Amino acid sequence: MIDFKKKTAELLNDVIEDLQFDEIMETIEVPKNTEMGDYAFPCFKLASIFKKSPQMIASSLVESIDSDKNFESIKAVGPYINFTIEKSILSKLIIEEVLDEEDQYGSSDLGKGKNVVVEYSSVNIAKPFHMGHIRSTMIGYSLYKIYSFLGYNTIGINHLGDYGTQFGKLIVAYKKWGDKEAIEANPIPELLKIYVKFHEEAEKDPTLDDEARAWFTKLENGDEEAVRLWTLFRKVSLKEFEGVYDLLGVEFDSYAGESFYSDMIPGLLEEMREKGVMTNEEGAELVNLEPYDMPNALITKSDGSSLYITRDLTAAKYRKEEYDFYKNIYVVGSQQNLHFKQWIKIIELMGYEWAKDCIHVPFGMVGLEEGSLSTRNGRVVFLEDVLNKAIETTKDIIEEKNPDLDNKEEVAKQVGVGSVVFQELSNNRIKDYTFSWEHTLSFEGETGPYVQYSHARACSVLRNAEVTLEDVDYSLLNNKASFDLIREISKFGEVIKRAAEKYEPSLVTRYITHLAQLFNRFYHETPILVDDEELKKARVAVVKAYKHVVKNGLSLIAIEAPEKM
RNA sequence: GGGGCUAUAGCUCAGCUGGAUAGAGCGACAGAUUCCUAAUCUGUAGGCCACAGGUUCAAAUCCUGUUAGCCCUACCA
Repeated sequence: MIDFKKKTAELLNDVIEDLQFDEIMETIEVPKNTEMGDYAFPCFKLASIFKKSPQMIASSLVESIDSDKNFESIKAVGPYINFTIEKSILSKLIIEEVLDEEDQYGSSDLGKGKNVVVEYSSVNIAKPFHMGHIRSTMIGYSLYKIYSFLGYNTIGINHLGDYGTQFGKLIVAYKKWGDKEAIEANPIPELLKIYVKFHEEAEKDPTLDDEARAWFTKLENGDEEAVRLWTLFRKVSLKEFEGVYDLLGVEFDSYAGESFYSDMIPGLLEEMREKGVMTNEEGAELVNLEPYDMPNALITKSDGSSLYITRDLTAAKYRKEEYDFYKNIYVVGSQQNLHFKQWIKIIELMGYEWAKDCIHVPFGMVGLEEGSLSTRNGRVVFLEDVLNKAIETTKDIIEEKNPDLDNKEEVAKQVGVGSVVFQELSNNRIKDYTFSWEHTLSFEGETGPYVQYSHARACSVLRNAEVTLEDVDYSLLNNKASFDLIREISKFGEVIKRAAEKYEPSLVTRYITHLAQLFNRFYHETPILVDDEELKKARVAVVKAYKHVVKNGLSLIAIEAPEKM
């Protein structure tokens, strides 16, 4: 594939003596409006060197640039020099590349031989899977897919919240008010019920909190009863979560949660004491982070038990040893920014250079119109309910618009779940958002179904096409709609790399949304299955290329692409 | 008190390392279906880019301050 930007820079380099090639490459930009061309060179910087107006520089430079077969036109427009690539050359290159690579188009071997750990979802056991949990789950899983597509060996970890004082609370609550049969029949709601009751009672009787802490300490020390109950809670919870993960199509390579690192904590503490990074204060141990403008980090409580941060430190060290990661990514809410800054600094203080490879990828909060999501106050929207409702709504629409469709159930699931996931991955992850049923169940405009529908339409055209794509004459593609689409297709690979660099799946979501808009425009104003065989071939080739790209894009944000809907 | 994030159209949001008239979708209004799926497309209206300074040939974008909202700030996670 020809690098047209480089070609542009070479042409400019021949006529500009005062700038280095690299400087020219950096200055070249892509015009906002595609009608202006494919690349533009602003002449402002040269103005101070030549002591002439940028407009004059642009027009005089253009005259001395040699014409080149790759460019349709090179024009001075005000202070810019605009380069427009020869359309038939670009069309042929792009489309043939897509048709050749198909589901690998846009992929890369950038990450060959490098391991990337991605921690995502990380739900708390014994608590319901609510709407807020979709964020880490989908952002993380999408990053997992994006990094894999770029050739990295990726390891997805569900760092289950299966340890800590909350389990002491649950044990106390269970022993006081629990009902084994009810919990086995209906685990999460029952566990939640007694957990909520615990908090109500603890308000009146604070000694319950002490009791809970004591039970967690017993759990950490391997007390038989504590371990038996904890195992039960974990088992029944996991079983229920699996249903949601199945629905979302999300997978993990490891379910090593917080408890997994329990045995390794003493070793870590010993190491920290030896390295002298901790100080002892009234029985509790902490790391002084004041020199780094952070609050001190408490590592062990005065009763000797561990905290969240202790387990994250242990897990990071374990992952380095086990996976020798190139990057160790944590998809966790922005409330924990300080927590991550603290422990990554501690890793650094312990002398591990790989501290810099530990990356916290934060995201904003999900709220409800009535206020913030709160399990204890009953302000909860269960994720499974949202998914099921979206599937139901999709079924209704199918019955209305396409009642003869085969496997309606499967398609309804793909489209319904896809719409929820798509919405989740649409905005910059750092933004907070308010959940709304109306917004989630709307399937028009910039939505998952919109993009999926464009894919289904492309598939439909291809089914009816009856052509073989040999010796396609790409110069026949001369309308703006087709060229805008082809040009956008060519950007796919860069978008994925950028999404990986920025840890931002929404870049992929927005890209395919825009691509679908361009396809729909093209589809509408360009008859594809025309009598002229040559013209038909060229246009079908565009449709086929689009189909592959949009499908690859959807796959990277973990959304299915049904062929009919 | 200290720190972090956010602020762009009535609503939900894009706007890349500063560059050519600030873009989408929803909602509103006006249109398009003898033709490949109307979950679609076309058009119109709608903006002191929170506010005030600064840097620059050039600022929604960078810097400083102010305001508002959310989050964090040692024995929860």
